Amino acid sequence: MKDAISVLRECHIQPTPQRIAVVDYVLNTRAHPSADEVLEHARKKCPTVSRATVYNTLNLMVKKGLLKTQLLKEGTVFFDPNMGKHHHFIDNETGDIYDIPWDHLQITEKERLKGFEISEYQVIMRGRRKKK
Amino acid sequence: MKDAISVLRECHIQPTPQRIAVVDYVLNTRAHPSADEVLEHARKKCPTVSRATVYNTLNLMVKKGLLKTQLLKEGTVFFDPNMGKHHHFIDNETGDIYDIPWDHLQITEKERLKGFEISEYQVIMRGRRKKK
DNA sequence: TCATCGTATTAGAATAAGTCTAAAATTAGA
DNA sequence: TCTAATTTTAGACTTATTCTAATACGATGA
Ligand SMILES: [Mn+2]
Ligand SMILES: [Mn+2]
Ligand SMILES: [Zn+2]
Ligand SMILES: [Zn+2]
Repeated sequence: MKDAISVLRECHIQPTPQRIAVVDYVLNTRAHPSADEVLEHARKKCPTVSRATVYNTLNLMVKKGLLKTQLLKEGTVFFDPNMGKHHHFIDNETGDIYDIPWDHLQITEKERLKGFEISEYQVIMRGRRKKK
Repeated sequence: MKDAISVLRECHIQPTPQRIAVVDYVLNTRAHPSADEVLEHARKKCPTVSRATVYNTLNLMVKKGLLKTQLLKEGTVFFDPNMGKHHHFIDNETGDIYDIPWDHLQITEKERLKGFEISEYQVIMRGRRKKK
């Protein structure tokens, strides 16, 4: 459970009630919320927060290295508080997004990828989560 | 070099001049064009084709299994005529998208991904193409 | 305590990708 | 050639996101 105020202070971002509400939700979820989902949750703690401030705060957090964006579905960006390397699985039926731990897969370069300087990569998997 | 008219006939899609222009470009490129890029190229062969028809045709091609959509950059969908399994590399500086052959990487499940029924997956890599 | 000034927030306008609509054009078939 | 079905089209609409410019806030120092 990360403390929003401390995190903001450490990043030299003024902790306003709006930012606290955003950070408190988005850094303490294991989901991959869209901006609209963040807005919805942040309003529980700070009912007046605006959409613009949510976008401002999320974009600032990405710039400060507190969040990553993920392109997993058409039409919206998802914000990911899990900053460690990991892969993703998307359930095609429910739309649910799951984190797959980095060490559960091993990627080996069988043919040298000459000319490509890879700075990051991940595996994106789609399918369905087996019901229990 | 695929023949647009034959491809359309095989898929039971009426080959109109507009569709021929779209198919002729998108099935014979190794790029990953956006709808707007397809429109631009299709207009060279059929100058009157509309944006709506380009979208209609591309979506129809996806439904018929002639194209796949790829989510590789924020804000736009890219259409991929390479229907075989492959991975992608995106040059962060130029935005260029490269296909990486399937057998150049080997993905091994080190930890069994219990409960996930994977129907498709790919590795998405980002970085920069080395000059030269 | 108050005034000041830079920072933050806001509503709503603007943008841009993509879809929808309904009228006009084209096509296939009798 | 006539007709009905299919296709195309311009432009309206939707939706995610960014921009704008006016307002509110808040730390600071007199
Ligand atoms: Mn592609
Ligand atoms: Mn958009
Ligand atoms: Zn994640
Ligand atoms: Zn490809």
